[in-house]
Amino acid sequence: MSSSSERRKPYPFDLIEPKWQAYWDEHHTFQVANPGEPGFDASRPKYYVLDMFPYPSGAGLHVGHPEGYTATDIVGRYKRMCGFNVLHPMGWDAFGLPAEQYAIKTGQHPAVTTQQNVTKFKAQLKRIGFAYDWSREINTTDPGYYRWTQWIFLKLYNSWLNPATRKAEPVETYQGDDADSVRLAYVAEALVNWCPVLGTVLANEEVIDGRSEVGGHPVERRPMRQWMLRITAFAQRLIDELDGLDWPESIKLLQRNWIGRSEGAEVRFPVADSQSVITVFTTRPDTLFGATYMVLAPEHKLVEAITTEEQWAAVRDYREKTARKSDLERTDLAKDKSGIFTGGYALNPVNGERVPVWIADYVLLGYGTGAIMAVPAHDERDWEFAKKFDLPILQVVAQAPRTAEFIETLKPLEECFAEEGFAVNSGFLDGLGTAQAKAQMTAWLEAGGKGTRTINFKLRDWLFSRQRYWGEPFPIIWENGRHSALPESALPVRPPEMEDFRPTGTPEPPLSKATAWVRYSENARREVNTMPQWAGSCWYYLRYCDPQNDRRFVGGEAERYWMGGGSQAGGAPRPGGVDLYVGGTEHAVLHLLYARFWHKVLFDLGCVSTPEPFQRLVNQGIILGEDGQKMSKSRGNVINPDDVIGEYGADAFRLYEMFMGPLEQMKPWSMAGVEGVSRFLARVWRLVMEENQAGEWTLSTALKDVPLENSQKRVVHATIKKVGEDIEALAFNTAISQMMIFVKAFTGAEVRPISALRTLLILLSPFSPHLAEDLWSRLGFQGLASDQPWPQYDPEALIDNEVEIVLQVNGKVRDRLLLPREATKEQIEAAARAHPRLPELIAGKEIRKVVVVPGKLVNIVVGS
RNA sequence: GCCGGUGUGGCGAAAUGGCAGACGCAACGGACUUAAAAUCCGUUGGUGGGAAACCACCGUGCGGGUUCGAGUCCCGCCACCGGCACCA
Repeated sequence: MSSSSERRKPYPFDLIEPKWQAYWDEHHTFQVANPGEPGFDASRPKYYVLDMFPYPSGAGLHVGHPEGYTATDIVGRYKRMCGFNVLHPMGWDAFGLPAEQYAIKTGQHPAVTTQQNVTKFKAQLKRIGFAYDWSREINTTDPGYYRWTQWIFLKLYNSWLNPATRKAEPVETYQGDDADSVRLAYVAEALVNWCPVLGTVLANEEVIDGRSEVGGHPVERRPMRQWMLRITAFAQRLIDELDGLDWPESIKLLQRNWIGRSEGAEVRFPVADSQSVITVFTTRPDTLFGATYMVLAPEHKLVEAITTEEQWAAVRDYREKTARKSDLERTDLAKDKSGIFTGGYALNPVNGERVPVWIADYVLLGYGTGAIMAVPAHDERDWEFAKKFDLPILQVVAQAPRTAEFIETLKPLEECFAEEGFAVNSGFLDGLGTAQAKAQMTAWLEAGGKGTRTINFKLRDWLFSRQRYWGEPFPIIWENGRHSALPESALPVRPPEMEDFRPTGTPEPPLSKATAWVRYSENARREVNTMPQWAGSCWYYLRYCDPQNDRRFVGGEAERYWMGGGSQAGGAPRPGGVDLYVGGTEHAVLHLLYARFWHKVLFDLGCVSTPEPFQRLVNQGIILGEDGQKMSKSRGNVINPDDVIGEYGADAFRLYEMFMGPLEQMKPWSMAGVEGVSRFLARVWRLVMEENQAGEWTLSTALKDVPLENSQKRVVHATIKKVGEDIEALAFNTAISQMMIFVKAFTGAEVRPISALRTLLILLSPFSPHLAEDLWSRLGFQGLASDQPWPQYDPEALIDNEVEIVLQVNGKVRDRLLLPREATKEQIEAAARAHPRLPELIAGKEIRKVVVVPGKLVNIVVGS
């Protein structure tokens, strides 16, 4: 390794790469104009290709970033050459915990470290030669940017979801008397995820197995007053509108499961000897006759009212124990059910039976109504609980209808039966199949005012405030315990300059220490929470369309052009939105869900022109270390892009990342593999250049302006076809294979036709743009390789006059026949029957059938 | 437990139901060289046969099935990876 840096470079990538990067920069080669701007070409269709912008950490780029970025860069460059106006921007998701934590550790202001990190990241990206339009660079921590993040928050604050129109509307259209209760951004006292180590609350999506996604610190539940966004109002649309998206099914499924729609009914159980009513949610109203007890979440409001005097001490004790448990412990102990009888009873609305009411931590306050009817015969959890506490189990669903087996199935259940079946012991439902029984019971409940058909979602409203310094302040003030919005003219609300922005160690946010800032007026105080990191990334793709606009978050015309759908010149109708979005799968239920939610609100309010932001989504796979393990500092298997580029060049780095395997697949790094593609690029170089006696590179004397031979023509056109099709399909590895075949075909040739090389350089330029550009100019071609129109292939040139037909006997390959390509089925069969080795191959057996696939094969089927 | 995804040479991987292993790495052999590196040419799934060009059999996680023909489609398993996880 030490001598390798002194090793002679296979071609002078160290000279040509900086040269062309500087050239593209100076000439703004990849800048693209907006409608109405000079240089805008309205005749071209648009293509918006987007990367998930990085969080600029102090560690710099890792090899995972450029994997997706190279893929989009290839597509963007290719689409540009195909005649599209391509929007391919980059920016920085720069608010967030790590910057703040680093700042606290080093004593520097996060704005300073963020700026340093951005500078570093940008230099690293430029060194890879990405065709970004850097004039559109954005940074979420820039006041000119977060001003509009705050503006969108005000839109949320000032809107509600009108149930009549099922759309977000200005809150003025709300007729009720408490507008604060319907706003899409609201304050609520809720059980939230409090992380003492980080000193902040976290969204559900940021908590994994009871620990913080950032840092892995324990998270506990506590009730706190926080800002929430009413994402649940959009739950159904967030599910429904996934259908039209060209996303991986697995990501759609993750979102659907996270939103967690379930259909059922709310059923009201009167509490015995009381005015109270316990409302439960169930997906199995058909099992109501089998409800033999009830369970409330320990924190449920009615617990105090229901619990009898004798049971009160035990119940209080249980509640306290539960409260102390973190979510982590609560799930860890999931196997063993626990609970306490309240001493109270409720009445089953379907038959008036008294059922005991328990509390248990397996019932969660946050889902449904926080209370259940327990049907132990037909629910695993209830079964377990009933077994443990010896509660009655009554079968109300049989596995078979009323037939001979019917009696059989009514033997006492030996295990829980949670499937669908046929109602038994259920009065007016008896004999009905589960689906019908559900419908019947729901109708009966509704008719008697005892229940309602209901749809429930697992999705919770989005906890949107954080107790941090390094985030967007809310444009909100408090006066006499009431919140109100600042006017748009007050934006941006900048965070105060603070010496000490450490967390206070209590739920009190650090901004509260900036007393002068907090004091807005004699009576009003500023909101001291800040927004979560996701805020900035919820709409950044919109800002790229018009990043300098200081009157609007994005200009209408720019938004309609880049994000718009409708029909495009000469093409099929397009659904609109970002045309291609590439990034990691880790944002499946975070950024990708939040951004869709914001986008829908903006759409309803008429601020954007499409209901969905990202039409086509592709997840790149994780790159593992050479040892096949996840890259990590502790394993010592981290590959640093800078090292690779230093040794092999950016073109080889790009090409290798694409050659490793399918984009979406997880795959291990291999330095030997980098070396392989580097050799390929050197071969391309030597197709054009040769070394003279003095060791200088000069144009190769084998280059001649001669026409292509037929076989050469075939490989050239096959390569044009395959590379173009493979880029469209994001199958970069096979595109590169084909270019390798191309190069091999010309490497040995004594005379190398210049026209073939010209084509190769165009095809190669999206992948390894520096080399392509350099050889292009050395060959004296006009303009830039990057600006050339993508070549068309000639289908005629692909066809050989003679084709090889495989001769099979009973499906096994026995020989090959060389036949004219226009040979008919009959002629192929005749040729096969005339094959000299045929008698030997069929060993005297009778020919039963002959299958001919013209141009491919002939299969002779013989009897046994 | 539930839901996804993936299993092909020594390794990364190719293959509209039609020649399994393209392309690359590694390995081996040759050319060039005083020598090495670099470069170029060639061999390379396994087993068996042949002096040889070649021939035969086996082979895409495992077991069945559909088909003239299956890595590819269907049914049943196994292993690994990822997500969710008391969601009523």
